[in-house]
Parts: sequence; C-alpha cells; structure tokens
Amino acid sequence: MDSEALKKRLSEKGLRITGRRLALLKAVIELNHPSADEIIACIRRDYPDTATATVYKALNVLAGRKVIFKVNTERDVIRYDAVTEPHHHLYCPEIDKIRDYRDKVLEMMLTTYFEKKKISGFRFEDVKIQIIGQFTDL
Amino acid sequence: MDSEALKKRLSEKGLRITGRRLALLKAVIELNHPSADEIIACIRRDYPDTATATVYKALNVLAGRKVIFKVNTERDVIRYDAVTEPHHHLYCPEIDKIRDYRDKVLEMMLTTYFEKKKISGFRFEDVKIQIIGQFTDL
DNA sequence: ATTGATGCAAATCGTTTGCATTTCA
DNA sequence: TGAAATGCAAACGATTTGCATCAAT
Repeated sequence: MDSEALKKRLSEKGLRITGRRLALLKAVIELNHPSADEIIACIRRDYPDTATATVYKALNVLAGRKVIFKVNTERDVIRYDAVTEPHHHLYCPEIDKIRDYRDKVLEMMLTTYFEKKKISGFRFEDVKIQIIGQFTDL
Repeated sequence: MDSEALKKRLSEKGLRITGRRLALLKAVIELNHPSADEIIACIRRDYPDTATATVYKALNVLAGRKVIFKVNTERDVIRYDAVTEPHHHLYCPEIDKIRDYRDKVLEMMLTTYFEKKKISGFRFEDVKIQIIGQFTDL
C-alpha cells in the first residue's frame, strides 16, 4: 500500500495526516494483527520519540472511525487489524497467533441462516466466528 | 443446582470442597456470565472476609480443570461461564451483555462444514461464534 | 486561529504474585 | 500430615487521563 493510499484512508475519515499516523497505519497493515507494543516498536524505528500514550490514543481514534479494528484474543492484550472486507479469524490459542480467513461460502451460509432464523428477544446484526486450531505451516 | 451436585463437580475434578468454592461455583452458575467483581460481591454476601486474590486464584484453578470457562468480550474484563455443553453466545456490545445460545442445527452445520473443508496450514479443532446484535426483551 | 495531535508523568483497573497461616482430605 | 486454600499487601502490565505544548488544516 503506497503512501497516497494511506493518506487517503486517513483524510477521508476526517483525520489529520501526520508522519506518526502514517507510520501507525502502515504498521497495522504490514504486521500480522499486532499488539500496541508491536506497533509502538515499529513506529519508533522511524520516530524514536513516540510516546506510548500517543499511540494508544491514535489507535482508539482510528478504531472509532473504523480505519482499523480491534481484535480480541484470549490474552489480555488488544490486537489490531486494518482489513475492511468481512472476514473471520483462524486462531491458535497456544501461540496466540491470528490469521485472516476469507470464505464467501461460509459468509453466505451464516448470514442467510441468521436472517431466516428469528432468535426471540434478539435483533441480529452480525456474526463473528473464531476458528480454533493449530497452524501446521510455521 | 443442589449442593450435592456442586460438591460433585468439584470433587470429581480432584478439587477440595470449601464453603467459598461452593459459593463461587454457585455464583458463576446463577449469575449471567459474571465478571470476577460480580462473583466476589456475591461470595461476600455469605463470606464477607473473602480476599479478591483468593477468588481470582480459585477462578483460574476451576477454569484450568474445566469446571468453569473464561468468556472474552470486547471489554477488558474476563467473564465466566459454567455451562459444559457446546453452545455459542449472543452478545450485545453496547450493554456488554451475553446470553447463551444453543442451536443443534447450527452446531451440526458448522462442524460438518469444517470437517470437510480442509484449511491449508491449519488443523481445525473447534469453532466459536459470537452472534452480535441487540437484546429486545430487556 | 482552531482543533486535533503529541509527549510526559501519573493514575487506573483488572489481575497476579509472594508469603505466612489455616484447613480439608 | 501434607498439599491445597486463604488473606493480605504489594506488584504488575496493559491501557487511560490530565495537562501543557505543538502542528496540520
């Protein structure tokens, strides 16, 4: 993803373009579901004097504008993701590693299932699935 | 759930039976996906001098023996669940409320789907789904 | 010029650890 | 009796807040 595209992703959500924010967005895109710590380390390679609070604030702002997304795992650290298309996650609890999983068929199957199925007392909005297992190609 | 059944759930996993542990297990069963805080408050109604550390330690021990289970939400608090049968969760992010959702058809559909579908580089073990929406009956 | 972005330090909050004491099996 | 359970206080780690300063639009 080139710099112009990154800038566009920020500006079209009404966010200011700064070197740090570009570095942050780049980090979230390039790293694999990174934690705040990993993002901070990455940004500091270009901007050594970056405060942790600044990064956390920026992560919250970008997540609020849906430029990036928070991903929860079983651990007590929040991970981040910049993929905007609908997708699910493969997750290995042992090594706390996530991999994106796109599957149109599954997507369709679940959506139609829940749109037909009226769950009483509940207004369906979305379904997120976590596929638990182990990566065999590491 | 009567006291004998609670005792059995502890003893059959090799855990000692104490008043606090019984109160803890009862709290997890009776409250709806409670946080540690809510469990502590509940136990203290019967045992006012209960240390928070004791409860956290017990929660970890019981979760380790699979007497109870940890449930993650989007918030940074761990919630607990004592339901041993396979089930999924309805979740409303706005009010951070969870409700159990059992659906044999869905269970079957997902299991067969993933057993057939070989995801390359991944050994499938389990699938957990979070059905996001809003409760309309509160 | 105004609002948003940043740095720094301190605060917060849920959870964990260390250690001495008690209690169940 | 010996291992597990408990209380207390202190530690911990991820994240947040307050406030002053700086910079993008």
